[in-house]
Amino acid sequence: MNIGDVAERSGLPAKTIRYYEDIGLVKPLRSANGYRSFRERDVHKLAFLGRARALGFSIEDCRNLLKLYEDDHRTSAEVKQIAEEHLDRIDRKIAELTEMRATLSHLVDACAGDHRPDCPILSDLATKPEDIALLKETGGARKARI
Amino acid sequence: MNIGDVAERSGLPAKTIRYYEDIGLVKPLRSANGYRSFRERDVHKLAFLGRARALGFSIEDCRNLLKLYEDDHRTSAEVKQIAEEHLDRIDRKIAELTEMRATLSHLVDACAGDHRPDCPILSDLATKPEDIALLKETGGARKARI
DNA sequence: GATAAGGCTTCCACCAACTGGAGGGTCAAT
DNA sequence: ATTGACCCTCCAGTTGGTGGAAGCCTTATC
Repeated sequence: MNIGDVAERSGLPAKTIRYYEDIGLVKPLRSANGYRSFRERDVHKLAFLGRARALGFSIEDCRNLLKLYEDDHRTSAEVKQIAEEHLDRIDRKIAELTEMRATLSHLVDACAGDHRPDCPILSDLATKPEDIALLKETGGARKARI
Repeated sequence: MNIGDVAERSGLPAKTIRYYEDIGLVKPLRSANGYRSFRERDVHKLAFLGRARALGFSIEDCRNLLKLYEDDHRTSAEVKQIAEEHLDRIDRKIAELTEMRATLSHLVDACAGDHRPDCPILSDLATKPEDIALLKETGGARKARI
């Protein structure tokens, strides 16, 4: 099967499939004309990858999950550990975003959003570094990135 | 002021400050020896950037916020719009992560996590793309199947 | 005067996970 | 023979930095 059909069947863009071959996640055969020739198990693997990525697993996690998937002697404990670590990462990310959201929505609510220049959002952002240092010392947390 | 002091005062790594100069967010002067020479307003700007980044604003948002901050004729509506758009992005991200979390935690709960190879997590990831398409079409709840 | 430590400089490379595009070969049908 | 839809490789760019090498500058110490 050519890459176009595989793309359609797996739901992944052809570019992504080529990329996954590049980094060694799939190893399709090659036809005489140089085209990639995918077997059923390649398509299956790619669908697996697509689903794992959709759940937010990193490529490295995917690589490990795929290895376990193909290993008859795996234990479900190994799989579960990867999933639980990922779940933790998701939880931390959600917590981080939720905190951002809280601060930001507080600022947005306080902003008139009219023709005047006075703006609590800018005032907050302009908090002097000394003040931030003060907040840091006293345990005020100011760190988080999307 | 040299970059080391500015790093300490603004809370940003020196590397990041150089990067911000690279992309035109700050324009420190230069001393005779070639060292960057930061004025108070540069430090202030950098602190502003650090705070905006901590709230998850993109660099482009930061650039615009900074421009508004320095514009006496800005309206708070302009600022609020940027903030609200960002808030929406955060909300979408939280929703996305929350959905991932739900699916994944179901799977984790269903997994024995023992020495046996049977694993609902892998089974789910291995769901054939055709089945996913089918479930989509019929509105079937694939999570219930587990 | 030599030298060592620390701070500063530039530049290049790298991270994740792709995505876009250029330039060109292949295939099926008209 | 020529279109048009595929396919190929390779290079560059994305976001927001971070790490490291090679090499000045400054200050202190011996």
